[in-house]
Amino acid sequence: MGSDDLFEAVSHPLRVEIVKLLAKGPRRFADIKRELRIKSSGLLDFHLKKLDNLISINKDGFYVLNEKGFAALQAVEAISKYGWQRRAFYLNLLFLIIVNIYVMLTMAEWLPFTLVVTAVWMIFYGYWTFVKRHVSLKPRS
Amino acid sequence: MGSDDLFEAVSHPLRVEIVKLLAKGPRRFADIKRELRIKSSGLLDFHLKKLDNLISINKDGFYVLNEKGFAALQAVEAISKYGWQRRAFYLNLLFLIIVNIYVMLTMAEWLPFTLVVTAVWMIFYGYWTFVKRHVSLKPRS
DNA sequence: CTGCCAAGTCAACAATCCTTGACACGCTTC
DNA sequence: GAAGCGTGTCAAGGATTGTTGACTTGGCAG
Repeated sequence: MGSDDLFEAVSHPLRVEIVKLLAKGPRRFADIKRELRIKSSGLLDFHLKKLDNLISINKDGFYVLNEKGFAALQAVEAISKYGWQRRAFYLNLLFLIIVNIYVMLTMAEWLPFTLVVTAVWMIFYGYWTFVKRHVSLKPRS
Repeated sequence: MGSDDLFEAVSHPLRVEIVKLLAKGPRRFADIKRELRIKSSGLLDFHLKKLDNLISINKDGFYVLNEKGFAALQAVEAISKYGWQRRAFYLNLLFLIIVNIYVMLTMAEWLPFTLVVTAVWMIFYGYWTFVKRHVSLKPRS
């Protein structure tokens, strides 16, 4: 999958919006124009032409994302999900602490086992999050 | 994570190459210039300035990807991996067929169980691949 | 001191991008 | 048949981008 022209295609905010909109379902020209509050037909025409190889027109004349368009959508979503990876890690950590406290209070004999299992899990998950995916501990860089 | 300016940053082939290169490790100006065979310093300067908020300069004066840069890298990788999802599905299917044949030939009494488990797995995996991620069955659209 | 390299900066210019606004053509509805 | 909507196309022009090549500044080697 050539990433060069694909990024160029979604390198304008409006085109990202169009891709996101078409991911929800097929739309006609005027639907896109209305839903994204675009005043000029020429403007929409210009950007649709830029998105040429990410979208297709189906048999009813609706614009739809093609496979390359969905690939672009995954790239867009990868970025918006990126900021959540650190938060997901902390939520996971919190959850496992609660589990351990619960085990300690109700079935204390299982605590060593639970502790080891959750610790191993957090080590693997932490490695994957912070080393492999380069998420940093500080919220701002 | 604002995806707009991020896509704009990697909307040029050379800038994608720079991000991929810096993902391998810190580089100095002349390193990038040499490794990507860029003739003009001005050209590299121009594109590095465009990548301004994806990269930082560390204490040794090396260019490095910052967190936003790694987010961009994930987007780039999401696209290059996209073409493999269908192939991965077929490889998985092939593997499960082989497993079933093996089970049939060596421990035939387990076949109904294996068949059900692998079928359920393929249904879930297929749903995730083709419906949720919009990978199409035809190689070309 | 002289020359060379690293690490840029800057001016200039062509190419392209983005946007507007005008226009076209077909279909429906009053 | 006139008005209005849907689905565009096109020309013009300012803004931005991409590229080159000349220039600068500082460090180091001979």
